[in-house]
Amino acid sequence: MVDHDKRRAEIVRAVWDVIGRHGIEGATVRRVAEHAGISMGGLRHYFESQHGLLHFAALAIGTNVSARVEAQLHSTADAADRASLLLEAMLPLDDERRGEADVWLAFLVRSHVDDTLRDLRSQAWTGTRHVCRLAVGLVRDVAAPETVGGELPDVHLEQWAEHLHVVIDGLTLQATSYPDRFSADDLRATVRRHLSLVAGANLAPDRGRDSRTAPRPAP
Amino acid sequence: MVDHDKRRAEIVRAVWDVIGRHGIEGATVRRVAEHAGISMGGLRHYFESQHGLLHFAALAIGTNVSARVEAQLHSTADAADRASLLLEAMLPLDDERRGEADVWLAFLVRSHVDDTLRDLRSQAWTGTRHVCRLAVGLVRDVAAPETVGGELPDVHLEQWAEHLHVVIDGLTLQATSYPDRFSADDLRATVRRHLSLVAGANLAPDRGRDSRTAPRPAP
DNA sequence: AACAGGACCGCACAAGCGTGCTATAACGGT
DNA sequence: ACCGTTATAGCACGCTTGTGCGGTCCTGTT
Repeated sequence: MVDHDKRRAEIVRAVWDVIGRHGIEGATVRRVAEHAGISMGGLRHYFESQHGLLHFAALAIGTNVSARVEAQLHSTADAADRASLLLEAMLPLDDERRGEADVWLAFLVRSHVDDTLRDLRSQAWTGTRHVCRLAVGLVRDVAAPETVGGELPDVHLEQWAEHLHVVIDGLTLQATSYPDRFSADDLRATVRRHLSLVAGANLAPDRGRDSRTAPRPAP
Repeated sequence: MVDHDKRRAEIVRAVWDVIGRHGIEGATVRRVAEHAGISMGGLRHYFESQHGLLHFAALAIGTNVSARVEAQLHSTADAADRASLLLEAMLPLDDERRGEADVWLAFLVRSHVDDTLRDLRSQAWTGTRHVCRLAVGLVRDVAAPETVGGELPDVHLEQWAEHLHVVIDGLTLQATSYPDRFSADDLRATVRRHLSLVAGANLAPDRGRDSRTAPRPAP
């Protein structure tokens, strides 16, 4: 009769919209139902509790990001570009993904208080760290760990992966908090700048692609 | 009769504790009152609305951090150490400050949705950026901007301030989300590593103070 | 044609919320 | 000793919340 999974995806989308507009505490069953164009009872046919609904919505974000990363993994670009694209896949480069990151941050903060989200948080950390290790492996032409959680063969390289991880999280936080100050080009340029640091600082610090050299007035 | 400001500070402390334990949506008037050891009516003598209470509690965090930074500003340490100490003043180095950062993150995320917190957020960004500029000025022995909001004399230096800012935010986010993975020494070592990058990479990447290099397996 | 069950609806209820309000102590100045 | 002010208390009201539950269509199978 009705594609169950598709309907659930639509509802999850409504959850994201509502959280983006009203915060996670504003994601009430009534509001989500209204935003999804169904009734409270209808909503409860797909999610039997508010908690289950929010949990599923949080999980779906991870799936989204993973899919983007996976797509870049099999790219045919050269190593340096592939490293950039991998990291950029995790950054909020447009409004759509800014909203996504916003909702993710909301869940991350809530996970500090809601233990049922702890696994999600820990898993996200491991996943992000893995992508950073892949990026380091690419720029330094070193064998990257095959399994998620595996480390790079050198402590020093691990430190660079940590470096990238911090930058990714910092950029995500800033880009969602101050969207006007961080254009997609800004983010991309910053990522490439840091990757050139990882590569060994024997490249030029930036390749003239940096749009920040034309300073925009703060809104 | 009673020191009004002191009492307010005690209540604000209770707000932080409650938010740390139950999240910002769990900071109900009843719960805060109970945690502060007073009644609902008593609480309302110091804060006439829940919104005012939370707003004041958020503001107080900024005051806390500013005080720590200010203390380091007039330190007698040499330039490089002073830069480190300035940045470290904004990081969650112990449980106390981890809780503080946690609450701050909660308010930051809420500010995405609550416009009455927008000024606070924007002000925090400007303040943090200023400290980063001071740090860059110290390590590069360049005149730092005297006024908050003033920029460094070189676009390239501005980029390094931006670099530090992203690292500070990234570290704050990670240290509060995954406290077990980031000891105070880890954070300090990371800050110093980045400062040596800012200094021009003509220093050793680390000075052997990095606790993570300890368990190095034989290659 | 009959019908079982999926899809959806919306009322009802208890719980919890912020806040307006009045009541009651305790204190300081006179 | 008196009294206004201050500090604290807690009840009451209207509102919102999540969810249990009974109801109504609609559709695919028999």
